[in-house]
Amino acid sequence: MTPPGKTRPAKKAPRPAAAAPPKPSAGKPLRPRRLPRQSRATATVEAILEAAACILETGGFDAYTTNAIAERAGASIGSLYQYFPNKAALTQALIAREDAALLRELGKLLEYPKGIGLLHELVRVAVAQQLRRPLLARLLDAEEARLPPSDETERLHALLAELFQRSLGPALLALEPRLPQDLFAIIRGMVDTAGEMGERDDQALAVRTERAVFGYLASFKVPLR
Amino acid sequence: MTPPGKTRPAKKAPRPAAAAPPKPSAGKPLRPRRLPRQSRATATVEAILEAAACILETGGFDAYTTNAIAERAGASIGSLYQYFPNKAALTQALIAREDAALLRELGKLLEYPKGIGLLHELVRVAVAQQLRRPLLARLLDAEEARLPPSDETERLHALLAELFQRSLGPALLALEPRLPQDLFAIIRGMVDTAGEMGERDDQALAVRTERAVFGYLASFKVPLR
DNA sequence: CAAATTTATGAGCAAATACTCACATCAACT
DNA sequence: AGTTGATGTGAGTATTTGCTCATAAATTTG
Repeated sequence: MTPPGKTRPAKKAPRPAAAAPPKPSAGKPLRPRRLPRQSRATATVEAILEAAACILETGGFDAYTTNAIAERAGASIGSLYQYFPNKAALTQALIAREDAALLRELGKLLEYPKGIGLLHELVRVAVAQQLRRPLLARLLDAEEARLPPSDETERLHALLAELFQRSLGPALLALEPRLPQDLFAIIRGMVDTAGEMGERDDQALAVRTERAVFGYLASFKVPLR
Repeated sequence: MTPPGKTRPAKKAPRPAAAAPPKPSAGKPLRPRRLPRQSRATATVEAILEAAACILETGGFDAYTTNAIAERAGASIGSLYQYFPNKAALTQALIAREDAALLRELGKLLEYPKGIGLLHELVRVAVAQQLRRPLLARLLDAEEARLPPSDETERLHALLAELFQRSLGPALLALEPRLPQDLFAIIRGMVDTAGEMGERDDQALAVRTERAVFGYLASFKVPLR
């Protein structure tokens, strides 16, 4: 996911529809894509998303083609395009899916009491999330940075800001406004790198990540509450 | 660049040559690609590499096509394929180019006296390098993680290990073998994220990155020399 | 049951892509 | 000047890619 803050513009327009003789019946200029209403439809959508994630993390962007995704999902290419208007939308849905998972986990922390203990929990959640599929997380992060922010992304930023506020209090944040960004960066850097190196021990990694996070905080010589 | 440590396997075979009638003269099964010998040739190669970097960082992997790269470089597609046997080789050359630049800068630090001052310099060099083209750095990092390690990469790892050894001494490293990896991860995470957020002030970022690095070190409660 | 709606299929199309090759141009040398 | 090899060119080729659409199957509804 993207760090809390602003984002960047999009890049490329989708390919225009192929030149074809006008249809006799259709009045709608652009058919709205279908939303899954039956259970098998949502199953198809999930299979497609999972296949996309799988292909991306094992084969990179080169292997990330719509036909390959549909095949891996055990669905037809037509089914894919019934739920995603184009390839970019699929990628965005993938990002939204990962964001939503993190959002869910972080949301639980809102019931946690304020204070520094909250930050410990925050680290653990972030580590666990990013370590689940490290390669996928990295690729999606890079892609997310070049896309307009989705609803999920925005909500995530807001939640993170709130949680940092509750963990650190306003004093520290006034002292260093970029503190959330930096803590986030430290966590992401540590976990991405660990994942890249094949590390799989959440516990050990979480301990070291906390060291880094709290070491950075301690450098401000401000008492944590 | 990749963090110091092991790497991952490659992925895809290049497309086989098009089915064609056997050439009358050629005895060599695969023509070796040309090395630039005249100055204009090296200029072409550099233009192609720069164009590739430019396209990758502004358009992502979608826009990263050989034809587009050649056009942006002001060269013909034929010229591109005279110096790079295929697209993957171009990407590897791009990575090697960035690694070489970092290698050059870090190499200078070998003349620096041992001790903690060296780590300060190391941070500054790494920050400057990664902040020069943050988006490009991130994309290449991600790609490098999925490629077999090049010579440049290996030399870079060796040099980094040596510099960390000189900065920290053996005691700390024995205490936490993953220290180099972690420090590297913190630096990369901070700088990548800052670049993603549009931060451009090397100085301020270097200060915060040092806080993070030395904060992590301080958490070990071992006196630094 | 039938009618209506949702879901799934996959051959196939236009465009794009990686890459080749026969040829033109340039530079260095005698 | 002429020879030689390095360099540059870009139309063209086989393949791939994103995506459509006519049609069929499954499910829900009346």
